[in-house]
Amino acid sequence: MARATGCNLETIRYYEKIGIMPDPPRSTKGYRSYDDAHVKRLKFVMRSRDLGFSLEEVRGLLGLVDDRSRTCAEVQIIAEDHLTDVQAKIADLQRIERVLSDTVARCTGDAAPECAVIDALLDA
Amino acid sequence: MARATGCNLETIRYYEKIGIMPDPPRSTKGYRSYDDAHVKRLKFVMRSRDLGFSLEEVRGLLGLVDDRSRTCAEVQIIAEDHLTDVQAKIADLQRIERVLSDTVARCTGDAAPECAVIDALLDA
DNA sequence: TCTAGGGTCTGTAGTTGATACAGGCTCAAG
DNA sequence: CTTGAGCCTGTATCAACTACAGACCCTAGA
Repeated sequence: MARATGCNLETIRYYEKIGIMPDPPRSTKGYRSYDDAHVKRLKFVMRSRDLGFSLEEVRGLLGLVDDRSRTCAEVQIIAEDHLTDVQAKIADLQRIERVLSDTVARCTGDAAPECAVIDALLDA
Repeated sequence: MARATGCNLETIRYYEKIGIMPDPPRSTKGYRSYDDAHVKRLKFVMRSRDLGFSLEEVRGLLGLVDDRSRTCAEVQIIAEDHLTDVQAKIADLQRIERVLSDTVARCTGDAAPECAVIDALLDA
C-alpha cells in the first residue's frame, strides 16, 4: 500500500496505531493485507492532510464518511473552520513577509558588522 | 522577566536549558536574577520567533549579535533564506485556500448526507 | 507565631505528525 | 544454502514548547 499510495510505510502503521486506519486482516505469518477500501481511505487521509486538516479534523471527516447518515452541514462546519484558520495563517505570513523583505532590503550585505536586520530585531 | 516580556515562564527556562539564554546569576536561595541585558536578549529572541525564525536560526542570529566582528552579509543570508521559506509557505497556503473555498462553495450545507467536500476528498 | 497564598525551584512527561532505527522473522531468487 | 529484501514490533527522536509533580521559600494577615 505504501507503494500504491506513495505514503511512507511507517506513516501507514502510525495511522493504524492512532485509529485513523483500521487494523487490517493479517496473513498467517502476521503480514498486513490491504484491499481497495484501505487504499481509498488512505488516499482520503492523504488528500485531507495535504489540504492542511489536522489528524483530529481528518478523524472528524472520516466519521462523516463512515456514517453517511450524517450531514453535509457537519462537514461544512469543519471545512469552514479550517478555511478560516488557513486564511489567518496566510495573513500572518504576509505580515512577516512584509517585515522581512523591508528589513532585508535595507541590508547592505557587505562585510561591515552593522546590519539593518539585527538592528531591527534589537530595537523594534 | 516573564511579566516584563510577556514570555511564558517555562519558555524562558527552556531557552536557558537549550542555551539560547545564558544561565543567569542566582540569589543565595537559588532564585534567578535577571538584568536589562537579559530582557533585551529575550525580546530579541521573541521578535525573531514572531517573525518565524526557527530556534536554530535564532541561535545563528544571536551569534552575530554576540560577535559584532561578524558581518552583515552573514545575517543577510539567514534572513533571505527565511524569506524564501515564508514565501513558499504562503504560496502553499494560497493553493489550499483556493481548493478549500471552491469546495466549500459547492457545499449545500443542508441536512443531506451528500457532500461536495467529502466527494472531492474521496474522488479527487 | 502560625498559616494560607503565592511564587520559585528541578525534573519529567505530554503535545503533533510523523520518521528512524534496533533486532528479529520470513520469503524468493540464485 | 545463502543473500538480500521485505515485513514485524517497539522504542526513540525531532521542534518548540507546555504542563505538571513535589519541594522549597517568602510575605501578609489573624
